[in-house]
Amino acid sequence: MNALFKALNDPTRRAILEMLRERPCTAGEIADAFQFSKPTISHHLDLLRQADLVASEKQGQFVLYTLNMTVMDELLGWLLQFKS
Amino acid sequence: MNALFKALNDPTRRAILEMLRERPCTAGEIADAFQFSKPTISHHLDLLRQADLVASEKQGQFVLYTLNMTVMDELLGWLLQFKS
DNA sequence: TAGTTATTTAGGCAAATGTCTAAATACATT
DNA sequence: AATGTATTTAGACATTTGCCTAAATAACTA
Repeated sequence: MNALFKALNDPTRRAILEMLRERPCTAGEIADAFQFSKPTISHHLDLLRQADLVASEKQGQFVLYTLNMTVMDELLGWLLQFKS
Repeated sequence: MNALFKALNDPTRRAILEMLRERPCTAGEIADAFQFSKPTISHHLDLLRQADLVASEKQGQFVLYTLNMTVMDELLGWLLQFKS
């Protein structure tokens, strides 16, 4: 839960999630979509992976990142606890 | 949205929200429920107020804090965007 | 008006965060 | 094997965060 909220607490990381909502993307594609350096984006992707919000898969020389929504269900459950 | 995620990115602040889910509490009651100093809790309450997650109302010499769920709906909406 | 209780503000400090550049690693191509 | 492309790791640096103590403010009570 901690890693999840930590990962979500950054506009760039949230934008990455929204980008991956459309389709899986390589690290390079993601980096190109932002004005930060590749290492910076790589670090953001690492935090998203730690929170289990994304999964990464090596495909040749590329690394493909995909959204993993299962952990968001946990957040959804936490949220709904307040709606009763 | 930034202030919201920032406010939620702390276990103490999330615990305060869960506490207020039961009933409104004064600043002192909230501070007593944790092992941190009163100024520290006051600061956490300030961040929760900035995110519009709680509202505060002066009642005599006490300050009563109440949960404000409307902003969580925004988060819920953001979350559900991924579920489709 | 003093004194007591409740809460916030101010200021300081160590740790965490987000960024960068430079270097390392991994794979592909020639 | 050497070079090029994709990505991550390492290390540095400024800013932000979360905590503290001390002091300030606000509101009761005697």
